[in-house]
Amino acid sequence: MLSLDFIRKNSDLVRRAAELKGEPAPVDEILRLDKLWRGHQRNAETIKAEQNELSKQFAKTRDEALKERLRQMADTAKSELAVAEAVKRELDDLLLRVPNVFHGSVPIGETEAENVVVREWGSKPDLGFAPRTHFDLGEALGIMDFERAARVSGSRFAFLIGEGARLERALVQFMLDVHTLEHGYVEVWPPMLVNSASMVGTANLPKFADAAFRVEGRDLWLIPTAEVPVTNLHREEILDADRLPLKYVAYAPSWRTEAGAAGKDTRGFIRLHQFSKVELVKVTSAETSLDEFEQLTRDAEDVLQRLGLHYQVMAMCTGDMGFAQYKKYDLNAWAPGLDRFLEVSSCSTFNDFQAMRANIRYRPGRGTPPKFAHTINGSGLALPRTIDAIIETYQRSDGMIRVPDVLKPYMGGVELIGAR
RNA sequence: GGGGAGGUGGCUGAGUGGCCGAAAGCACCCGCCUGCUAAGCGGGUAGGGGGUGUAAAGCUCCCUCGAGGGUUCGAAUCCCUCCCUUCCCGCCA
Repeated sequence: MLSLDFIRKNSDLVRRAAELKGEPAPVDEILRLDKLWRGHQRNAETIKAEQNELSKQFAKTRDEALKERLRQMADTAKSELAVAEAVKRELDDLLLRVPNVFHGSVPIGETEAENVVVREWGSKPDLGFAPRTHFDLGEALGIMDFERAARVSGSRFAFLIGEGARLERALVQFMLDVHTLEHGYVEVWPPMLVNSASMVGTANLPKFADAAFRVEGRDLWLIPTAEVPVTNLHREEILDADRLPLKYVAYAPSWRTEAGAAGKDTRGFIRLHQFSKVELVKVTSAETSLDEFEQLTRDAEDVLQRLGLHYQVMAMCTGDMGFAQYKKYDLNAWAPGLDRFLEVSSCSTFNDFQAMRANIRYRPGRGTPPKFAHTINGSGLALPRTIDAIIETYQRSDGMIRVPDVLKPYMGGVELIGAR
């Protein structure tokens, strides 16, 4: 969230940022409630101060008339405070609904058409034959099964079977190894159900309740991404500055309702209610967050390069970047069979927007007051679409799939999927 | 699931109605002292918010001892509810 103080001092900036993001921002209502709250707060405090003073007197004098007066003061203070608190609750709720501002380098635009490709790696492979889609190949090879998944669970679920399941496990292992052994991230195995406070911390609540699955009768949500538990790992903490940046990598399934995605990507292993993801999360100081964000993006790209997948890095424009993000890149991998790019990673930096919600702070130096940390995350990478890109890029004209070199050590001797 | 114990500052931990936002120790910071190190001596160090400062500093007030409610002129301290931790028993991958 943005601090009340920041909104007071930069109301025009906040209004303008929200407009460019295409998000509503109740700035005027916030400023109105702020005045109201402070008025009542002040009244309550003034009475309280006097009451505290007189109460000390009473302890000595035991004067009955004073006692009666104190009783009345306590009542007045209490009711005044109750009003202040009610207004403050309303105010806090609105604050959670104000979108983040964005960095000066973010392209201004309304739709994805105005996103900007900042770099590309590799090129579209020429397979020498008409490439088939991953679902066509996957079903033919018996490594993907959507029909049975629909019977077992419903639409937007999938089975991976045999070498398909093995490929997924190999990718997870490979990615975790790259990030822990070579990029310096600490591996985390997080809870996959989280409470509402954590969902608020990462800004998945209150605005995006529809996007997540909730456990009936409990204050628990299936994580829409490992970002939620891992970013909240240090909620309500004050961290030592010399421990920063914290770098975590977590493998976890992600669950999403895909509300509002009706009709989109209904075919194939692309948009599912459950999918695996290896997630990168950093907690940094304010000074280093932009550099750390760029590096995290490079760390995710490294995985694509090692897999030999053609991809582009897309800077999201204001209208497409989202409520909480301060700056965001998507990594899109080329899928020859689908003849389009697939979003396999989304890397974002949030400034202190999430840290304020989750109350994650650090102390810049001895004896200095704590500051809110900056949080960053990105997929490194999301599994299904990476699998799609691999299958479609490494397919042979006979319908079998070569295993990328870097995955061979993880595939238990399988070098060609479908050969067995 | 049943029963016991407990949740206090960066950490350990004392505190059962006002003298307590809180003893003591550890850690850390500043200064003194010793030719260096260690030791020693003195001082400092919770968070949030309101008001006043252009801002920082400062000053001042309010709130916070797991969370919420209650009793009381006054609550870390008494009462109720909830959450969490831990131990014993039961169950279980």
